[in-house]
Amino acid sequence: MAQVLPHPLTPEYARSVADRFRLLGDPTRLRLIDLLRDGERTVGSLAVELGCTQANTSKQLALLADAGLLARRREGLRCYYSIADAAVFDLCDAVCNSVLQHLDARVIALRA
Amino acid sequence: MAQVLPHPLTPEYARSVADRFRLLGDPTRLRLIDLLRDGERTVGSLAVELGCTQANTSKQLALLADAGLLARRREGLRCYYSIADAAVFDLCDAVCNSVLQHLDARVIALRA
DNA sequence: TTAGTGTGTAACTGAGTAGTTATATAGTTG
DNA sequence: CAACTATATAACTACTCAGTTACACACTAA
Repeated sequence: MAQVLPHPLTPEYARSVADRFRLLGDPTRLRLIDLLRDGERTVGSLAVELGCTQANTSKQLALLADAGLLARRREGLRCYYSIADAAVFDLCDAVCNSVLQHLDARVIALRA
Repeated sequence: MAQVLPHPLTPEYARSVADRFRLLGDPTRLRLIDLLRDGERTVGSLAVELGCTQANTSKQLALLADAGLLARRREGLRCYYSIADAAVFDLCDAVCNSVLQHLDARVIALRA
């Protein structure tokens, strides 16, 4: 796809793009997104599987939802979160490939 | 491309991927990458155009180079940096599109 | 040699934020 | 009504890190 942002990149645009990258730059949030690949989940269910507190899980989910990456659906007491923009998977996969491409001692160590 | 990482994502892998996202989650580093679209540049030249100190520019370039995204070439006193992995442009463009897709008041304000 | 230039780096500071604890809110059940 | 459950949020702590300042290092030029 064609370049849509100004070049050179203005500080304002750079900040917007950086914000989005930083939103995905947290292990817990990435794991939340990954768990939601299989479909919507409740906050409590996600918290248990991640081993995080309910409070932290809720906070991270809210950050992702505020950015438009996740959708919320309340059903009684429970709140179901799901992926709102499937393009996030393409982003993650692209970065994963980028990371794996630079195969070094660190990644090899992770496989041990 | 097929999914290569474990699912559910382990904390270790999530951290690796998050590190890469966070590396791109800084406006200054994004602007450096953007400036290098046109070819290799010296540290001083980039610092002037960004309005950053030479020290900070050097540090951010080093972070990108250590991650394998940039390449270095010394020539006398000067040091030329260039893009080592052009895939980074695809990543940035993908995020840019993702950001622009969620058109909201903030982006509109940026256009004013 | 000395002076000057381009780059890298160590130490520090301040801002941002992930995670925790405690509490608030809202819905359910008896 | 009261007790319980699921989620959200406020306040706080601890850590990370972008940016600065000062300096070191390496190369050039006189």
